[in-house]
Amino acid sequence: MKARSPHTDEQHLTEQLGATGFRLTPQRQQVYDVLRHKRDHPTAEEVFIRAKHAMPEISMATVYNCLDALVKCGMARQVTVDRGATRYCPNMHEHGHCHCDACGKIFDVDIPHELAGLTLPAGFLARHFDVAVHGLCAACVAKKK
Amino acid sequence: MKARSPHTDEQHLTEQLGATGFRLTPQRQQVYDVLRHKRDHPTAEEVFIRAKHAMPEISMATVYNCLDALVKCGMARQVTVDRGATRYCPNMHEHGHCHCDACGKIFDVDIPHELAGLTLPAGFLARHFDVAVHGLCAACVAKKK
DNA sequence: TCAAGATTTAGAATAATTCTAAATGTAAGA
DNA sequence: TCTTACATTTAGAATTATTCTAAATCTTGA
Repeated sequence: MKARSPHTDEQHLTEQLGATGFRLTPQRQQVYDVLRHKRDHPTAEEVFIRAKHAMPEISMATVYNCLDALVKCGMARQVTVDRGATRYCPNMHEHGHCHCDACGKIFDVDIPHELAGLTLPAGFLARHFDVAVHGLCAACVAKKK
Repeated sequence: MKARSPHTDEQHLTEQLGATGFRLTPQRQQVYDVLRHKRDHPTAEEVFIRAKHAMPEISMATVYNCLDALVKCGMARQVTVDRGATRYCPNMHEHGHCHCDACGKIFDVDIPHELAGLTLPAGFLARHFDVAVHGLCAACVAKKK
């Protein structure tokens, strides 16, 4: 997680948005800041609640719109580990998610390149791998004892 | 996909349901038959429509109840490849899913054992791997040309 | 300055799923 | 066999997450 200067950050966001035909707006900046600030894979509703602290006027519809723009321009990813609300993640590296079924915590995990060795149906053109590991995190394993 | 005699099948279903405290009912049998008959990962609604042909009185709530019982007793799995309705799959082998983003078709794929080599957070106890490959199936790649 | 178009907003609409409560079915014991 | 307890089914209401709609506001470039 390299620190980037705020200036470069904003510039990068503007570029990415711009390249996909979107503008940088205060709301989009704010939503992106929320994602970067606490990388715990929040749902749209959690993003909404956090964004409201700095920007009380923001609406839920705008949060959805902003998250959608961020996903489309390649600054965030949607994460689906369970039924229930979609979660968002600003980590754009190829990675998977480890989900604790007891407490709901989500951890990013690297996915091994061997995965590319999957035998796919003939002619299938793979573009993205979604890997979710379900189980119990260390804390919850300990609790069960 | 080994053929099993209908008798053994029903027996197996009864046992599995029973072991989890469920009974075999005509509706659960029917829903399971639908899953086994056409293994195209139908949604609850698709299962409902198909089940109605043989059992016109069956209700949506019952289909959800039956699918839930089948999942709980280990006779079916939920599959989540995209937002939108949960899909169901009677293939209980450890396997992943390959999803064509253009036509929506879903293919079962074996997942390599190397996946077990994922570096998980310390102490994490993995119980299940969910692998979804997104891309384009051969037919849709051809169409794009 | 103005027009075109992008964005935000509140609230309505939709989709998928779960919940509720009443009716029905089933199994086990008196 | 009768009864009681409990499981199951059913229709419809409720809930949740998300998308849509239409009006208001903002931005940008001519």
